[in-house]
Amino acid sequence: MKLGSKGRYAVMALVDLATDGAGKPVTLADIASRQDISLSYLEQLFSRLRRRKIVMSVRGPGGGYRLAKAPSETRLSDIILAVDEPIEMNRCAPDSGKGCAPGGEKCSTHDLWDALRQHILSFLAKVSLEDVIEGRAGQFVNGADLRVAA
Amino acid sequence: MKLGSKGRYAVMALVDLATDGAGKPVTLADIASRQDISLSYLEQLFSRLRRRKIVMSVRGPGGGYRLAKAPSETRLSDIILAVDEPIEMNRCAPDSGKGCAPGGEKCSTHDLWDALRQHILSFLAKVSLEDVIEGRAGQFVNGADLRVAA
DNA sequence: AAATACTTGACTATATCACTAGGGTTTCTA
DNA sequence: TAGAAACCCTAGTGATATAGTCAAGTATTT
Repeated sequence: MKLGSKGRYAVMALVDLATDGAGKPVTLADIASRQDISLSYLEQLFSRLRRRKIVMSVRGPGGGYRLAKAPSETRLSDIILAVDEPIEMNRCAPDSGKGCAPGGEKCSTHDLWDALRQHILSFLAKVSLEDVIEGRAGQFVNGADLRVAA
Repeated sequence: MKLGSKGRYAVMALVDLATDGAGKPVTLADIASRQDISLSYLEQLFSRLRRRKIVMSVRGPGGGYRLAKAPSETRLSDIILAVDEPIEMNRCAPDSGKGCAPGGEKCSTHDLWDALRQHILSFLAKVSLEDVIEGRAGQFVNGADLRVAA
């Protein structure tokens, strides 16, 4: 179970973008060199982020990217879902008529995976970019007292 | 972000095993046909589950597998971690001296991914096999009120 | 001894991911 | 009105991991 680098890079880049502060748009080239991410790859990510209205772009010389909303208004779930493929825990094809068990029935573990998915999404929805910048992400862990060996 | 089929199959198989009930050991062939999973594949999974003391095996004719502990004592985190590769959110190589940012430093999002990982593990650690069988998994979702569009 | 059933390891094909390449479009500045 | 800066888009590619198969071996009971 793992998170791809798309989501990781996107959050890193947006933290960079938010931190840079000043009114001027930030160029991808700057972010690319600061975060050590390929420029072309960043362009792909920002293309999706722009379509989802998470950042806005300014074209032409002197242009670049800017956050579309305040860091406190930008939720991690928006970012991750924009660049990563949907978070999925099963193959049950919920929309097509096909169920997970043979015969179109719901398999006995279906609700479980759904619950896990909701649990993850609810975490990401509660954490904002600002929280990450301020180092407050840990506060949102549910059950931090219960540490589990990997 | 997705969970592989190893973890999914393992939980399905163990639910089957626990449901079957009776004192007799259950053969993998039975589970394979009931759950429509390849026998050879199941063998690989159960080999790992046995090493982690989640199930116990009985050899010879009439043999099969049995849960090592009561369903209420078997945590999902044990199952998933036994068959799936470790749950990882970053590549930061925490043990080797190498950090995630160039220069061996901790990247600004490091704590975030760590928090996400803990959040997921704490969910899985709280849910037992019995909870899944009884359909109680949903109760453990943190923030179920906050539904997020995929 | 023979049947049953677990155990192990090697192997393969397919899919996804991470990343690159390269050309195009808009807009500012001189 | 160039031309450069910067965003925009589409394809393609190599490595890695996953899902699943095959086949031979070992232990245990009847």
